[in-house]
Amino acid sequence: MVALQSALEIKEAMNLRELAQLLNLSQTTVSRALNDYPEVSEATRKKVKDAARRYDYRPNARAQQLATGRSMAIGHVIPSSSQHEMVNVVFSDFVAGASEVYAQHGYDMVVSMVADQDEVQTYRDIAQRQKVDGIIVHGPIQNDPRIPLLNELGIPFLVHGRSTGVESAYSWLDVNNRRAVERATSYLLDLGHRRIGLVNGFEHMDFAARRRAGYLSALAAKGVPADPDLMTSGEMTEPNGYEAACTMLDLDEPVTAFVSSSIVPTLGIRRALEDRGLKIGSDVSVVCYDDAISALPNGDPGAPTYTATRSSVRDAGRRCAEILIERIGNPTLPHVQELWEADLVLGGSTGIAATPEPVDR
Amino acid sequence: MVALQSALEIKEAMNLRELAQLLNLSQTTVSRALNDYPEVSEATRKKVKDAARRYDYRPNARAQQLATGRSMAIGHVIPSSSQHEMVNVVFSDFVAGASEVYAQHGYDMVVSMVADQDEVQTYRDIAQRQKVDGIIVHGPIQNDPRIPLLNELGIPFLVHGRSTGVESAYSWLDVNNRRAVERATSYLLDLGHRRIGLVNGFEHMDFAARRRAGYLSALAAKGVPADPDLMTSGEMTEPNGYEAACTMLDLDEPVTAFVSSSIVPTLGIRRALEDRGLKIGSDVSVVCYDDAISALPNGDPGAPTYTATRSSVRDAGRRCAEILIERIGNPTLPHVQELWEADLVLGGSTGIAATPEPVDR
DNA sequence: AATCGGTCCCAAAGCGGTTTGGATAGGGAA
DNA sequence: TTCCCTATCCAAACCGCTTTGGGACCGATT
Repeated sequence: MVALQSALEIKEAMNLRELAQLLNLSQTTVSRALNDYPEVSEATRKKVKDAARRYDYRPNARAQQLATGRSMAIGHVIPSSSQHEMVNVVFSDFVAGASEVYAQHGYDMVVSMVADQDEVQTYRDIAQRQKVDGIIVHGPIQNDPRIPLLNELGIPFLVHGRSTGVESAYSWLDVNNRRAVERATSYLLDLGHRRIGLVNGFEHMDFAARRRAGYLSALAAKGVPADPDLMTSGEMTEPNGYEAACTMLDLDEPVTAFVSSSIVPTLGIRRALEDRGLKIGSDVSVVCYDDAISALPNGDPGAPTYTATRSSVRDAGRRCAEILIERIGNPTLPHVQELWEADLVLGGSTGIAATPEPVDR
Repeated sequence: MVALQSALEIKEAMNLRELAQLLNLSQTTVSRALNDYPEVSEATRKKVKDAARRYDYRPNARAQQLATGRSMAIGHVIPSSSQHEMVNVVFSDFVAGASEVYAQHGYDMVVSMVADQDEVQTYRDIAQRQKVDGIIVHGPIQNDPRIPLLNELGIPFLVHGRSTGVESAYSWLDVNNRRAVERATSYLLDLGHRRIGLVNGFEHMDFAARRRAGYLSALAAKGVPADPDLMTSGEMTEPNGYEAACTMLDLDEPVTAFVSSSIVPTLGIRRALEDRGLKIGSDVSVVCYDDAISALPNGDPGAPTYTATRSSVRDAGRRCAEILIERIGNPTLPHVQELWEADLVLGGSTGIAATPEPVDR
C-alpha cells in the first residue's frame, strides 16, 4: 500500500538565538524576560513575551535541562516480576494521581518496566545519567535493597509503601495495611465467623506481610487459632482468587468468610461462591482490601457491594508526587513518613456467620 | 520526627572530560571508543572501556540528548477523559508490552496524563520542545484532531487504533473491531438468540463505533431488526455493565444474550445475572471482547470462562513500539498500517437460546 | 626521496539554553 | 559639575556530550 507523503509545510521550531535576533536583543535578555528575572524592564519583558507567543517559541527541553542541571522528570521503575500484581490495576490508578500533580508542576513522568535482574542497573543508570530528578519506588519488599541503593546514589526518592528491615532513613507514604486487615478480620470475628480465609498477595511484598500480621493479630486477640490451610498468598489475579477460594471452601471444615487482599482476586472468590450456589453475604462473608479502582465495583460510591477496607490509591499517587517534588526542591528537608488509615466500609458482602459452627470433636 | 541525614559518601558521577584526562586521551577518542566508532584502535578501545567500567562512567543523558538531537524517549499522552476506560486496565497492559521493547532499544517512556482542554498544548509542547522522538496516540476518536496536528508538527507517531474521517495519511495498528464483534454477534444468532444486547464503550471512540457497526451488520445479515433498547454505550466499568445488563434484562422482551465491549463491564453483567438467579451460559449467553488482561479471568488460558473475541493488548503494545521505533529511525518509510484479527474463543458463557422466543403479537 | 593512503588521535566547534561578570546610560546626591 | 547607584542590557563562559576537520605517524608505492 502506498502512503502519500504529507505535503504540509513543517515549520522548524525557532530557537532562542533567532528570537533574540528578531527582537534586536541579546539571548541573555530574552531568556531573562521569559523566565521572569527582575533584571529586565517591564516594557522589554512584555515585548519579548508577546513575540514568543506570536512565533510560538518554546525552549528546547534538552538544552534547558543541560543548562539548568534539572531534568524536570520523575522516574517510576516497575519490576516486571510484579507486573501482574502491580501494573494492571493498582499502579495505573496511582500513576493517574501522580501525573496530575506532575503536570501542575511541569514535571514529566518516565516509566521503566524492567526485568528483575536488571533492576539495580536500571536505577544506577537513571540516577547517574541524570535522566530524572527523583524516583518513586513501587512495591517495596521486605528489606528492599533499592532503598540503600538509592540513598547511596544520592537521588531524591520516595517509597510508596514501606520496607521492614531497612536500616537507612528514607521517606515513605503507606497505608496502615496491618491495621486495616486487623479491623476487617475483627469485624468478621465479631459476626461470629471462626473459619476465616486469608487470600493474600505474595508475602515477600511488604504490604502483604503486614496484612498477614494484621490478620493473625486479630485472630490472636480473640483467641482463635490460626490455621495454615486458611492462608494463601500469591499473585493477586482473578484466577488465583478463584483457586484459593475453591480450596478453602472444599475443606472438611470450610471457611465461612474471606479476607481478600484486593478487589481483583475477590472477583475470583465470587465466582467460586457462585459455582457452589453460595450467596455472598448471607452464606459466606467477604471483606476485601479495596484500592478504590475506578473501573471496578466499589470504585463507584453508589454501589457498596463489598464490605471493604478502602483507601484511594489515586490519592496516594497525588500525595506521593507532592512529597517527592518538595524533596527535590529541598533534599535536606527531614524525611516525610506518612501513614494513612484505610476506611472500613460496610457493604452487602458480610453477614452473621450462618451456623454457629458446633465444634465436633 | 527527626530523620538522620545519611552519612554515606555520595560519589559524584564522573564525566567524559575527567575520564579522558585520567586516560591521557582526548574526549573525542574516549567518546568514539565507547560508541564503537572505527577510528580507534582495538587496544585503546579496550583500555577506555575497561576504565569506563572501573570508574562506573555513564554518559550524562541530557548532554547526550542535546548533542545528538535525539531524546531517546517516546511519549504517551492519555487524555484524562478516557481515564476510567483507558488507564486502568487496557492502557497498563499495553504499556507493559511497549516498555519491554523500549527497554531493548534504549528508549524511555514518558507518560503524560492530561486534561482534555490542554491536550493540544501538550502535544505541541512535547513536539516542539523535543522532549520525545515519537508519540503513540491512544484511544483515537472519530475524526481525531490529534492526527493532523501531529502531522503538522512533523514528529513521528503511531496510532493505536484508527480514526474514521481523518484525511491525512498516518501509521496505525488496530484490531479488526468490526469483524470481531460481527463474528461474536453472528455466533449468538446462530445459537438462536434474537434479543442480543450490546454493552458498548463510548461510541465517539473509534473502536466502539466499529464494534457497533459489526453488531449491526451481523444482525442485518440475519434479517434481525436492531432495537435501540438493546444498545448501550458508556464508560467500560463494572457498575456500568451492571446497570446496562439490569435494564436490558428487565425489559418486557428481555435479552437472552450480551455482547460486551470489555471484560470489565462483563463482570457487572455477571453480577446482574447472579442477582436474578440466572445462570450464565445456559440461561443467558455472554460474549465479551477480551483484551487478554493478565489479572482478570480469561487472561489465564487455563480457565476459558467466557466466550470471547480475544486479542492481546500487550502484544499490540509491543508491536506498536517496534513500528514506532522503526519510523523514528527512518521517518520517510511508507506508513505502516496493521490490522489484526481477534480470535473467537469459545467458552462456557454461551449456549443455545433457551426459549425459541415465540413472537407474540 | 617524495608521495600516498591508512590508522589513530586531537583541538575546537557545535547542540540551545542559563548564568556570570561586566558595560552603558540616566538620575539623584553632594 | 562630578560622582555614585540603579536599572537595563550584553558578550562570553558554561553544562557534557558528539562530530567536524584536520594533524602526525608509519609503512607501502613509485
